[in-house]
Amino acid sequence: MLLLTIFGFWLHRPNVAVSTPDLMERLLTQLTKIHQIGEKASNDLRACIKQTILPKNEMLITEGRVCRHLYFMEAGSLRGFYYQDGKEITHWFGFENDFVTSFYSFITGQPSVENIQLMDGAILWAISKESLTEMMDKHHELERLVRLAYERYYIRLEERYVNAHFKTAAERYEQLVEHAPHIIERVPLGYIASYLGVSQETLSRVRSRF
Amino acid sequence: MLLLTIFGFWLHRPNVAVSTPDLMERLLTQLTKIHQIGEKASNDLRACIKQTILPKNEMLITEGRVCRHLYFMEAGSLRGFYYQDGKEITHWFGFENDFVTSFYSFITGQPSVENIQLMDGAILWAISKESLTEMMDKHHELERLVRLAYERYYIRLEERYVNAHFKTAAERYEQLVEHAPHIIERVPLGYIASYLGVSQETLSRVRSRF
DNA sequence: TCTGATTTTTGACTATTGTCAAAAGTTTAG
DNA sequence: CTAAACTTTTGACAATAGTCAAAAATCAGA
Repeated sequence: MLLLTIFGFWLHRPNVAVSTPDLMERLLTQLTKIHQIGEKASNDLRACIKQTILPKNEMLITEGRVCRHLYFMEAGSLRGFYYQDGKEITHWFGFENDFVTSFYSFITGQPSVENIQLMDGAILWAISKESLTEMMDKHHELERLVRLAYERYYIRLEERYVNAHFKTAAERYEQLVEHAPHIIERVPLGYIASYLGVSQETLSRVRSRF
Repeated sequence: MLLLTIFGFWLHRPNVAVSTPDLMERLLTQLTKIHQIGEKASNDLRACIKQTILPKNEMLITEGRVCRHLYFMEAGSLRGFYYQDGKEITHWFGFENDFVTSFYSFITGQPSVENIQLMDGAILWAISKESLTEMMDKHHELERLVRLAYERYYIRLEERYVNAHFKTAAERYEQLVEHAPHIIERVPLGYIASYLGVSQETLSRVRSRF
């Protein structure tokens, strides 16, 4: 079953060679943009990061289960959602070059309260919490890298919080069109509406009057 | 309460840094709850943390200016707000034992987009960004402490984001009553309404029907 | 303690958004 | 290429929240 789905995934990306180690370079390049790390740390990292390939619609993380890995997205798109009164609420999206996990679960070790589902086939690089902790123990510079990454993600979330909470649906949609057109292009309207906190009908009307 | 009484006395001597080193113990105790640190690191920290005392209504941070310090709140309460169409939008509160700063400005070095104002007189402990960076360079364990603190604050913000965005005003108010009654008790209704993203009148009505 | 200032509540009305249902448009798989 | 499945748009109406104005309650300083 896994083989078939991997194959299905390849069909849509015939020029992506899946198991060549040089692909991890993209992750390492991305890390370098956050903080420069030495040969030794980067080699140690390579040894404990594993590639994961998942097909469209697959669940990466499921509510109620503990999430023990942090993922880097090489390619693909996904969404985080949870259930409220039986309805799915999509609260964030992930794309290429994003680090993703069910953060609450990953950090606390408690069962995840959210689901993460692929919206496209994806190439991910995974590191376990144990390995990451070990890496940070061993290399101060990796602890720093993670600290700096947290700062970036915190600022992003803070901005998201303010926009979500204190702007109208129309403003939020325009913001999205300007700052994150890739979301508009690649994500079904229903998910975007949920993400913006309005009904799909309202979003459709907002959009129709530009 | 003892602290408040003592503090009422200080209110008449704002900006006078009282040299009471034993009070810093509260900060160090709080740090210990996040991550245990050694004598050397904790002594180095002591040397670069300064007490700041501010009276009610004073601005700790003003929009447009770069925020170069991180503060620990020994006592008092404050709010972060910004202007939207000439109106103040209060988006967070700080209380005893909280770490506060204009995070975006502190991290990026860009001018602050928010204001932070005391709602009560406060005792704060300040560390400059330069000192903090130096401390983290010197002590891996302090870098870890900060990394762990970020994790906590990220999770808090994530929860705040989901509540703010996907729950009704009534639900958010009840949540506040349950999870943060100190906010209800110590903060004027107008600020709470702004924080919850509803008009003061609506909040008053929500509250009147329990 | 009293008075003026501030904060909170209430009322009437308006604007915005949600819901349900159906039509139109788009994708996907055989 | 076509039919079925899914996504997006439109319409009618209901529910929710916002605005403005004024009254009531509370607080703070003289």
